[in-house]
Amino acid sequence: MQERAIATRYAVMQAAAQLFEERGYAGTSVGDVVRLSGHTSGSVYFHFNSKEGLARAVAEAYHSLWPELIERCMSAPEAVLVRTIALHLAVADAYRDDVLVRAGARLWFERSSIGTPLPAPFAGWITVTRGLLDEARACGEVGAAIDSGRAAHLIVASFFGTHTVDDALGCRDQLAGHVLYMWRLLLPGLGAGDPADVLDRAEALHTQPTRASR
Amino acid sequence: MQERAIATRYAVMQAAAQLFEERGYAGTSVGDVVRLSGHTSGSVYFHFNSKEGLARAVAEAYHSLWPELIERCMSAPEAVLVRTIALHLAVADAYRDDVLVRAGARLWFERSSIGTPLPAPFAGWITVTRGLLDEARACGEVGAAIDSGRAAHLIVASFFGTHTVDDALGCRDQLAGHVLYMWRLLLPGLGAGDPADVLDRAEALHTQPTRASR
Amino acid sequence: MQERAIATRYAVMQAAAQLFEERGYAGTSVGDVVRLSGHTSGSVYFHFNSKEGLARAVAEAYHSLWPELIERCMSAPEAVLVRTIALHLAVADAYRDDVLVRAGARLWFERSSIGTPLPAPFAGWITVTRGLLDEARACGEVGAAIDSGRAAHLIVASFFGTHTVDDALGCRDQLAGHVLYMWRLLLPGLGAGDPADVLDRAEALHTQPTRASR
Amino acid sequence: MQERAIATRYAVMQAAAQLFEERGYAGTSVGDVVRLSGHTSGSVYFHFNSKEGLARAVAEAYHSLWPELIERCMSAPEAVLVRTIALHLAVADAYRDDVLVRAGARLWFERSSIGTPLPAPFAGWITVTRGLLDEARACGEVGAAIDSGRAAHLIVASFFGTHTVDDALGCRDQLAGHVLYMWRLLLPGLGAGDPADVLDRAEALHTQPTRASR
DNA sequence: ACATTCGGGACTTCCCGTTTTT
DNA sequence: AAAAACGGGAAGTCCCGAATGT
Repeated sequence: MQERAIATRYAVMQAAAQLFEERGYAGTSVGDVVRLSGHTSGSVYFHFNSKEGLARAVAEAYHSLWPELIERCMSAPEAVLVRTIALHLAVADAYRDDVLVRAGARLWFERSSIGTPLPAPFAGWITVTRGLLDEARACGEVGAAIDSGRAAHLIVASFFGTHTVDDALGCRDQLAGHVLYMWRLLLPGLGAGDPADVLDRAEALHTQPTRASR
Repeated sequence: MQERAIATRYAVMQAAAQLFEERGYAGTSVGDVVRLSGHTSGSVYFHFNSKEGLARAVAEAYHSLWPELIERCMSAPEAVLVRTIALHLAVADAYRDDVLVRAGARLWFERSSIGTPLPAPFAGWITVTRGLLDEARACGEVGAAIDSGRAAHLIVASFFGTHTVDDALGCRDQLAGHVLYMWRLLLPGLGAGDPADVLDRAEALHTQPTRASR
Repeated sequence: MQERAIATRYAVMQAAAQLFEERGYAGTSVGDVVRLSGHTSGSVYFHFNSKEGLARAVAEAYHSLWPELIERCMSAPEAVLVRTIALHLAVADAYRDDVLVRAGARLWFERSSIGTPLPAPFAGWITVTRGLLDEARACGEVGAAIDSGRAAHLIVASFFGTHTVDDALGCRDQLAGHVLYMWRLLLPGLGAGDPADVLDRAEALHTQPTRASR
Repeated sequence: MQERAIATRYAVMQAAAQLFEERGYAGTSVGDVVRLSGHTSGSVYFHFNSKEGLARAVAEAYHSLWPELIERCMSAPEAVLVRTIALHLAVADAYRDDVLVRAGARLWFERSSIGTPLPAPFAGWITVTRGLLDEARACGEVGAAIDSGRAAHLIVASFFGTHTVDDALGCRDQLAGHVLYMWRLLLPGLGAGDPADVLDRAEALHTQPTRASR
């Protein structure tokens, strides 16, 4: 692929992401994307084949973000719970800063309107979280009686609910704070140790991620 | 308004709600509504003026549901926390059983696609919840140190997140169970008394609402 | 017909005339007429049956105006040419003051868009004018060599052309002046006597019509 | 613009002109134009953006016709008055032969129904005619006392009135004759020399335009 | 290989003139 | 005579392929 082609593809996708986030899939026309990106419809169809392809591209870019992020957060030498919370904070940052992330999230909500089967994100996150909880329980970081499946479900739901509500109320900048508060209220119920300590360490881990962040 | 008109209006709105829930606002055409409702486009535009008017009508019907429900749940002779949880269970039931509720919720997510300003549901719920938490704190049902504003925010977010996730994963019938589990994990963090007891009483209150339910 | 019915009919027709004049037949909707008249669509359909009926009514009212006007102008004890010019001035006044006249004129231009065959106005006027010219020639008021058919055609065309152009240029109040000037330039060509004298007498006759004007 | 595009644009415009002439602006639907032109709505909207754009295009084509025509007629080595009359004959021919001209004229009458401000044709013609009259007066071709402004107004009005009336009465083929007759009756009033001579020369000039007509 | 111009229709929102019901 | 319902278009947009450059 030529350099110009890459730039075109990127610009179009970025424009699409922005519009999908604002207006949803059905509410966005390819013409809108064409206009905003400054390219032409022929160009768009060359790179993405169809409107659906555009959505697919955004969704894929969205999904391909997580593995790397998870890897980065989980490799730190800290307690499982602490690393989990730090991961949440990282996701919250991504959500706050990256249109692509918000667009991907919205597209997923509207997956029924789109033709293609999009990969299920909640399911993935719940599985990951469940694994972390199991690990934490093995380490004694959470109570032995915790039902990791249900708890993972709840945690993911609360986490995404917080995103949604903050988004809706226009306080996306408070997202990280709200996520921390969520954990503060949940930790006792999970039978974890001193919440304040866990949260502090998570925050510390997050502000200075692994070693080298970009 | 004539009886026939009322019936028509209702049927059209119900059809619209169903389609809005399934396909979203932008993904639904007025023609679809016309087809599903079995009426004619003239009729639809007579009653609702525009597609937007249709959405507005659904949203308003959605909002006008809560005051009555809240009143019904809150009049019971029980602890505030118990009544609050019972209210959550009632809302979960409504969400499970009533297309209009799910449509209203989805429309609100997509409010930016719709022209008219829809009333903010989350804000209302947060305010109500905050009031209940204040009351509970005054009664000693939750810890004195609780920040009712932040806690209310979190509770509402978790609650709606649970709806969203269950909806997405196709397990709407488990919604009530997930809501109860959410409270089970939250109650310790809120400094409430024995969680099991509170939850049992809430469930009891919910299954036999006031005295006379419809 | 009841008094109220007559008033309704009149009001609706007046509203229709106004709108037809402004926007033309196809550009006016029955709804517009309903709105402007302040009555209801049922009422309109009761009195006029259809949009076409509305146009027909306006056109008929327009046509029924002329016989009386012609009779009034022509009964004066003056030279034929003078009376003819006075008639033109009277028509010009009617055009200036009466929406119905302008509406009728416009409807006639658009007769092809309307279904019903409207009576031909130009033809009628040309016939009348031709008769007057024949009479004038017999009296020696115009040259013996005048081709009354062609001249009548030209006079009517110029007359209506002046209406149209003045209308278009927004100088409807100068219409009478332009009509007089038209005759001033035409009279020599028609072999008439002193133009100034004829025009003065026509103007005098017009400003004090027969005896009793309203 | 590609060759095919030019052909398409032209065909659509021609179809639009024909329909506008027959049914007026409001009476013509874009669908009619699509049908008659044999193209598709996508094509029409690609080239003209809107129904209004279609009307604008026709009106502009109409207006762009005159400068060339005027130039051609006025460059002949003849008396001003003769050239003016020859110009009128040329316009009459154009009106008889070219739908686009008739459509342009009708659209202008209906300009209030169209959204865009169409350029004023009468005003232009009056100005041109006035200039010619001034010139003619300077050459002694018309009387010194002539008010060129009022006379120009009258001439243009009569000219267009003749078009309208002939059109209405279905005798468009007699238009040239009527125009000549109009001048025959007007020339004496303008204080011109022998009318018969002037008219003969005008007709001669017209039938053999400059040298090379297409 | 990449980009653009042009064209194709189906579809969307909404209004229109009209009839039917109350 | 007012309220309600009816369908058939109206204008205009949408997604996309095909033709046409660079």
